[in-house]
Amino acid sequence: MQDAVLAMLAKEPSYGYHLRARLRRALGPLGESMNHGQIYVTLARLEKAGLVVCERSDGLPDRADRKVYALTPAGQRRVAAWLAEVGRPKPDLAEFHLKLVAAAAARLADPVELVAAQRRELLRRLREAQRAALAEPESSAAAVLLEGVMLRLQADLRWLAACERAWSTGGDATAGDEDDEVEGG
Amino acid sequence: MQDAVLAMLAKEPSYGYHLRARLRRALGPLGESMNHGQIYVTLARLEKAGLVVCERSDGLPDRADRKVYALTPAGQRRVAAWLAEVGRPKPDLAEFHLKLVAAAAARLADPVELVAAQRRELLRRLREAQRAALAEPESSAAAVLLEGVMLRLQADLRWLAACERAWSTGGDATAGDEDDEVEGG
DNA sequence: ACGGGCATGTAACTGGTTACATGATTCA
DNA sequence: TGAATCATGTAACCAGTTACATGCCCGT
Repeated sequence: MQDAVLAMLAKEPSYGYHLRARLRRALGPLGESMNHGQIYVTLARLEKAGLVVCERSDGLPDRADRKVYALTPAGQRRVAAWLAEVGRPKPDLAEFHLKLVAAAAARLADPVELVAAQRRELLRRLREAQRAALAEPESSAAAVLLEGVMLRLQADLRWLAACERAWSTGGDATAGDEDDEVEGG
Repeated sequence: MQDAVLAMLAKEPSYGYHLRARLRRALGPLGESMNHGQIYVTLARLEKAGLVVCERSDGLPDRADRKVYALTPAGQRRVAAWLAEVGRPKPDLAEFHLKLVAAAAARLADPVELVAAQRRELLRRLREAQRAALAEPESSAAAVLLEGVMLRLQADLRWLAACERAWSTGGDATAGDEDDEVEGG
């Protein structure tokens, strides 16, 4: 979030509402969930950290009380560093995976049923993304992002098939979760 | 995290160190990054929330000072709810996508170069995951998880190709990020 | 007069991260 | 004796979320 705001400010000094709007547009339908207050919290924290400064609506006193922020040299350095670093996407698979492990271990739920429910959800989302992609202009930023979302969903669906294979055959995949080594202390 | 710990406890009452070990094993190589103190923070918070209770190492007074936790009825309900709900994986693509948008808008970096760097990283990770998968027992939980990681990485690589197509041709994808509508206020 | 979009914030909460800090057991 | 592993925690911090709260301007 903070990096994203800083990067938006790298284009030009701007104010909170505008930054939020730009972010939302850049994210397309995925930006819906953004909270409106967040941007101001973020800007305040960035200012406290010395990465941005606020220069009150200079040059345009007619449309008052919009606080224009600009990057400090430190902020510019931070943006450059952010762009240079290659991000490590943390796998969200882990959550569903842990559900399977836990459900199998505690015999609380049928893994196959969990997989089926997850598949229904992924398919639902896939349709949703496809529909959303049609509403976006061809090869706009948002459309490209949605294509990524769809590719991921398809990958997850393939993974679900692998999960089903591994978990339906008598719980093969529980091997390695057992306490053989730890129990004794 | 909290849900994962609760779900582990659904199998049987246990203590922090053991829970942490089980989680790490369930996650395989992805569990490396888990902080050691985290589990205790989590357990304390769960206890404060009334989802678990601590029963001091009953039955085994020889091996002392291990605090055994068990689910409360409320905790059991929470686990059931967690298993029943279908999780919404938030797309991590957004971060890289925002980098592209910002880099193009501010002309700070070449989008094509960003894509190339990201591709190198994804390929590196893919090799890493393949190597790690070989070290895991066939169709163990960790191996299945790693397969999911690999499928995602491959999907992301395909997405990068789409990004390249969209961003290399004179910045087609910047359409929709411009301020046509907002500027006037 | 009122509703909706523009524009800004704050307080409280939640949850993960980091770093610090301790002590018992076991084996060489 | 000293190192490794087992085992537990705490304080401080950081960042995102929620809900609350305000006020201007514009068109009907």
